[in-house]
Amino acid sequence: MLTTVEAEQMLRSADLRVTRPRTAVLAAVYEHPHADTDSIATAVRHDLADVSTQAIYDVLRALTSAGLIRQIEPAGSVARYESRVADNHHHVVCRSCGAIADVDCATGETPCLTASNDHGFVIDEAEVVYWGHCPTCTSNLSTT
Amino acid sequence: MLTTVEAEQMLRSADLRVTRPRTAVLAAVYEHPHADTDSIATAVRHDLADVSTQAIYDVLRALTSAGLIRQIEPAGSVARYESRVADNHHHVVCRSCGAIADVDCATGETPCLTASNDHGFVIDEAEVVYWGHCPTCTSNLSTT
DNA sequence: CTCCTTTTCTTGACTCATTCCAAAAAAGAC
DNA sequence: GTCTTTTTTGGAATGAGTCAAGAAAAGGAG
Repeated sequence: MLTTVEAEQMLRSADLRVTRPRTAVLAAVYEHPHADTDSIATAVRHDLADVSTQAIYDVLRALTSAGLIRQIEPAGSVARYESRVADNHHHVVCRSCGAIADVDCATGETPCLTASNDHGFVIDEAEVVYWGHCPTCTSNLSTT
Repeated sequence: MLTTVEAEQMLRSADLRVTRPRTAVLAAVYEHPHADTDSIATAVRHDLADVSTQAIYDVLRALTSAGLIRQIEPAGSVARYESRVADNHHHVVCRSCGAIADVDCATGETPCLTASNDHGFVIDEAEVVYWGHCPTCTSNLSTT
């Protein structure tokens, strides 16, 4: 949870104007981790009716580029947003239902940032996605 | 490169019917690693005019589910295909131009397949994407 | 080689996340 | 309170990818 006051402080410290759509979107992302744009829009409109879809998109982009939230985009999924930004963590994605869970980095702070051959690329981030099946889908598969 | 005969053998051994669109698509993926659907369509039509876009999509999906090619989908990019399927390798993606290069797995065969806390998920693959800037974009940035 | 069944390819319409644009509204500064 | 800048709105557009039905071609049996 995130209070309105906290959300406003975060926006101000990121040099973003404080608007109701922004505080609402920020709070929604904190309450619904890994939610897609549509779910966020629904959650936002629960508190604050009449927010345009475009505003949601704009705000999500503004918050993302300000570093207040993070966008993730597993293959085959639409864009999703989460509030954990400071730490270096990864995700497990269920191949069957698309559920996403957080996974803390096993080997420390910035771990896998070492490619065997970087082809001259200057690498600044290593993103890890674990693919598998969530507990629910695993049991559904075995009982079928 | 991949000869027509080799492509046909691969299709047969995967229990797929041999058709000209399929051999052409398979060859195109071998010739253009990390190409998107549109580039593959262009390449295919270079050899074999009049292949519908739909056929390209269908064939790519058939080849992917047969395990002959692999689909990758870095965030912000459309689906791309590559021919390296047997080995466990990863990718570096340029944040600026979207270029993709292969990176062999640093720590062996199936390395990072160990999440610190799997939340009960049954994990079968760990996908790693390194983000950074390719040599060309790095030098462009520094000279600007 | 010819016929039949099954799979694949074509054509065209359609979905849906996301983006673009110009005008109206709200924030923050003075 | 007024002004300037930034946001939000509303509507239309883009574009990758999908769906559906009929036509065509591949593989196998006789």
